[in-house]
Amino acid sequence: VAAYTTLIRGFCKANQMDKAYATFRNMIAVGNKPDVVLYSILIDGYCKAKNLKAALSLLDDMKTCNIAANVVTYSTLIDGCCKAGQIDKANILLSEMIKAGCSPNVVTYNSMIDGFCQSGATDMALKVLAEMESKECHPTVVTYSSLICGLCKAGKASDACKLLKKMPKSGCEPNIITYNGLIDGLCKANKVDDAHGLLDELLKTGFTPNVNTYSSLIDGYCKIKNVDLAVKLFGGMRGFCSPNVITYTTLIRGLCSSGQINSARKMFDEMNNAGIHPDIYTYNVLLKGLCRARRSEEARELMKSMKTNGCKPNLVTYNTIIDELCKIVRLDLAFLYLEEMKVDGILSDVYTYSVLVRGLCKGRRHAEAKELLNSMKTQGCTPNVVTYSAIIDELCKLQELHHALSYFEDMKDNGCAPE
RNA sequence: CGCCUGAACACAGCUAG
Repeated sequence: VAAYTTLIRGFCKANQMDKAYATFRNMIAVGNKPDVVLYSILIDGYCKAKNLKAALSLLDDMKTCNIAANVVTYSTLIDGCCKAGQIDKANILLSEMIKAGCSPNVVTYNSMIDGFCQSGATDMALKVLAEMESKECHPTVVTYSSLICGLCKAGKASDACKLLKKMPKSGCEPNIITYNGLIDGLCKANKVDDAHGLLDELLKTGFTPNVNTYSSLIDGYCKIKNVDLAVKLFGGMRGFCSPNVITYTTLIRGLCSSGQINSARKMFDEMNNAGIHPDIYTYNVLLKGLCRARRSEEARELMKSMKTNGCKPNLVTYNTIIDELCKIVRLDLAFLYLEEMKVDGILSDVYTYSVLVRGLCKGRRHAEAKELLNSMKTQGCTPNVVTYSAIIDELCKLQELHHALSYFEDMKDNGCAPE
């Protein structure tokens, strides 16, 4: 069992859940009994592969085999639910584990706190903290880091600072992740200057920032349209660390969105020369930049070159190019890419359909637009307020108000709130 | 009865009105 466990853990870490599971079945077939640790490893693998269903069904498996799930098993699943945005499910599991006589520990609570923070429910996260304290379950640096980051992102920087000050009293020292979370949280709340000021203060105390620290700040400055400062930071980070693919991609996006496509292309070349390989995000960012600048031909060239460089277009790639082609009303090409994406085995999502609906409207192909809206539902893709708005806008322009209204009703019937 | 071993938690980048 030990050897199988090692092997299976390897497959899980490599994101090869099919092989992990096949090995698992195989070991059972030859007469070995899996234990709670092995189940927990597999459950964690499925959670990280975003396959909650499979993870949950393993828990059921355990019950039928009379293998008791322990606090790690439950915590793993709870964390998986939280990361998938299913906090309700996480809460259900939490009650279930308590009912099963298994007490949550600090990791369990940390996962819940992080889940609430990620969804912006910092009040709920703080309630969990209070609950921990009342149960003498001592928060750790992880607890505080999650909360501090979440509070900043929610615009509650002063609460975050209070917690930061409270940490030493609880016997925890903030570490680089705590500070990076704080800096990133401030950036995401558009308080980029505060974040930068904080870094300067920390530097005076001997803090050594890393590439995440700088990537957060560079992204922050790009998003508040201060690309010059972003570029300056990019130059200034060298004393501490080197930019990586994320740093480059962030800056390329900033350059693109301030209209500096040529500088963006230079950055792209520079990173290649530095031996840092662009990944799918990098290509998507540059593709979007070219599209926004209406350089559609170059965009289509980029689609080709990414493939030759071994980077497969993904859903975002196709959505980006299809959107551009719809905007310039080259629906023929848009549908060509739609076909190509099907061939690649990529399923359209609500973005794909929404841009196509709008494109069809723009091309005066209203009947097809309506058809597409209907067919997306049968494909298992639920239209959202953006999709409906595309159709409703168009019908209003055509002065077909009662048709527009009927879509409006349809939208509400589908549980989609108007804005 | 004690000890030891394998599993879980916090930080940065991409798409539509």
